[in-house]
Amino acid sequence: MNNDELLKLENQLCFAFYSCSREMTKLYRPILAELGLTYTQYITMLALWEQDHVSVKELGAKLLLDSGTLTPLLKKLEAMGLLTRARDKADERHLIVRLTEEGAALKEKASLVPIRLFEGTTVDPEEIFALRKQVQTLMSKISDAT
Amino acid sequence: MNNDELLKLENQLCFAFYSCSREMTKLYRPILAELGLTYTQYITMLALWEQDHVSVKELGAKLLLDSGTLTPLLKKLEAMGLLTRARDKADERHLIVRLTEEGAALKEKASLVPIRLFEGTTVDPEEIFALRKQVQTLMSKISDAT
DNA sequence: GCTATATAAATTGCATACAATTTAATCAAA
DNA sequence: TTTGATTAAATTGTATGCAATTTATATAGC
Repeated sequence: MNNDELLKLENQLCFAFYSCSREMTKLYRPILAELGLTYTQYITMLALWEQDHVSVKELGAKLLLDSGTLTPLLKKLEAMGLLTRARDKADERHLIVRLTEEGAALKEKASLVPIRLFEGTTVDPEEIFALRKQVQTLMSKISDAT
Repeated sequence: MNNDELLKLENQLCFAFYSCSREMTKLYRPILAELGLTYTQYITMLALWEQDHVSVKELGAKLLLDSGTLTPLLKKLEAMGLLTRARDKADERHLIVRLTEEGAALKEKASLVPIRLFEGTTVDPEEIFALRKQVQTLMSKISDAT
């Protein structure tokens, strides 16, 4: 590939991911709005529904986000009544996040989100599964390097 | 797939894209820093190296960004001396972006970026090509819906 | 020509991302 | 055990994204 080809926007894998990620977020937006959540708030809740009672550090490791992003996000979710934030008695450096009853209950409603997401599109479930696997493989190769 | 499986973070295609996109941006960061560019500034320059002398509207269509994001970004690149912004004489509503000599010249240096990106990783060029195609296919299916 | 409509940027406000620094708490080594 | 290093969150500052509104310009009907 020559220089011009190499630098074309449409030949950049990163741009494909970057733009696809944002388009998918747009697909989520109206659906998540019914739950009163933004996309980042949603994946944070997904992580907590999977494992409750975790520190900001652990949550950050799952979501690949640091305290700079998580602290204000968690404060917002706390203000919304979906979770509580409290220091770990055993080690006051850790802040433990716990779902409230309301936060745990929201999972019920949320279970419809993945089903509704690709309604109205021609996206094939098999395609989603295969693609996700490949992206995750790439991710791990990239993470190894950084 | 049951409810629990359906809502697991690792089963979300969106999260795979979202996290992979951000990890790739982290790969770019040190390389682009040598050019004095952020990732968004870089893809904007890619678009301009491909086609100079475009309106904010046209640029936004390529990058899938609106004036809310582009206006401050372009002002920054203008301040850096890489481009100029001027109203179209024929239609003052349009603001035309043009590369400066310096901006055009930066393409030379930038041509090394895609080559250096996956150095130090085990990512296969064939893999990149195939994956990009699939992501772009998905993108178009999603765009059709929105 | 005059006005209603449409269009393009810019602006405003809110929600991320993330590097770098600060603060508070814990651990470790002499 | 005392102090230097380490760790976890929070904070600060900068750069996006994007919805909604505003401003300026152009166009379409009449």
